[in-house]
Amino acid sequence: MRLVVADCSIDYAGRLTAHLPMARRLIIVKADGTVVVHADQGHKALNWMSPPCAIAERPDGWTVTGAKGETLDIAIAEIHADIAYHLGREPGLLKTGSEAELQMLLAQQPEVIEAGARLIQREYPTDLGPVDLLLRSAADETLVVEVKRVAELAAVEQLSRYLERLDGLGSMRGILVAQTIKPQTRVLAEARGIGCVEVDFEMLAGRAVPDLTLF
Amino acid sequence: MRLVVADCSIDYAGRLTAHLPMARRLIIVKADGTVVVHADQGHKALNWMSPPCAIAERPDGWTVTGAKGETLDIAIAEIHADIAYHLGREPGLLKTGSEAELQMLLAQQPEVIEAGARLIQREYPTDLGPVDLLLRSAADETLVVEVKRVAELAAVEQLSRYLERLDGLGSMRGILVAQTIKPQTRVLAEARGIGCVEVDFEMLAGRAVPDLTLF
DNA sequence: ACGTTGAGATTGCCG
DNA sequence: CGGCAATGTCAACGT
Repeated sequence: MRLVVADCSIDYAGRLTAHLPMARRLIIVKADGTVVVHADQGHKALNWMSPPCAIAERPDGWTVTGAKGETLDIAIAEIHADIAYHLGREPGLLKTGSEAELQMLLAQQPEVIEAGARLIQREYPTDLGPVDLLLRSAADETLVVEVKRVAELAAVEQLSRYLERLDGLGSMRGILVAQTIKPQTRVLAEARGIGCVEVDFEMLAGRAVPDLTLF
Repeated sequence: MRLVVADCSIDYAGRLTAHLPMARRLIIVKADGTVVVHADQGHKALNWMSPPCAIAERPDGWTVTGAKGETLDIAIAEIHADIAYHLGREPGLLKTGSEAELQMLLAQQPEVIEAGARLIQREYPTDLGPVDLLLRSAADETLVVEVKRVAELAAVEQLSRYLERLDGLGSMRGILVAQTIKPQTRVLAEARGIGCVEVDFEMLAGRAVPDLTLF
């Protein structure tokens, strides 16, 4: 990893074009070839180029060319630091609390969605894409469940498409399950006869393994 | 901007939780208080904390606490570098080629969408949100145009909502205009009687100002 | 390889 | 301040 602090102006040309006026910035060249430009604010890079890319270095700046012909032109007025470190391999990030995990927890305890509900299948395939959860209600209806962390309008439409596609498989209801359901989303869902259930991830995760933790 | 190269393991707890095993990484503390952790691959940060946040520094590591109670725990085994630079203010990024610019160019030359079409209005307001472009066709139909850089299924749904909402304003057709229209999107659009037009940004931009450039 | 979906999404806009 | 949509989205996963 090479760290360069320099006064520079930058032009990117690819799917879009972007320009950065002259200012002092941090330029990082990573071991995998990635070039990243950071300002002193925010966690996102101002500009970058992903490998594979070629770096042509001149006294007055760099031209970085990407695989699809994108270019990152860095005009350098003055270099204030240019240092390198060896970092080694990154073991990688482990995440929990994702939508995939929420779906798994709901599959293990479908009664949280509706009393008496039993799991038929997770990721039930349709030709419009997989239905997150397919349940059987206490009254023997098919429950088509869409799981989101945050449910917005598009989730209602996605679920509506599934319901339309599965129409004819007997008595059926759609249910939107999310940690957060936005107000307008709730309105549209209810207008279409789709149920709304808000769930708490911590609570689900806590209830998921009571047999293991309580003894 | 403070740059720290250190062997560290990291735990984040917020909306989700994430863990990074011990490895050598770059930790950046920016002037605005942002803390960012980078590996030697990729342009995105492994972990970060946005300001306002509080950094508690101990010999064995840092605990960074965010405004909503999220924590970033950085356990430090060894520090290999710890240097600081003053970068100053970032003038900011200027982009061209965005969807907004595409929409503007199409408003200036609606005949690219369909021969004989004239502009009625840009950003025509409805209570479901603004219609990108409203045109009048050569045959005096109203053309409801949705502009996207990349058109996916949701764009068809969005346009369908507008068409449903505007129903009754006379003869009407929906048209999806994008630099890229995905295959399934095209299928759904045509099934609903919505037209599909792919346009090239460079070509549009080139045709937009012939009077200025050709003189 | 291609297509689809999720993201600590973030960020910016407009009401 | 909340809702909504764009992003050089990227990255992961399934067909």
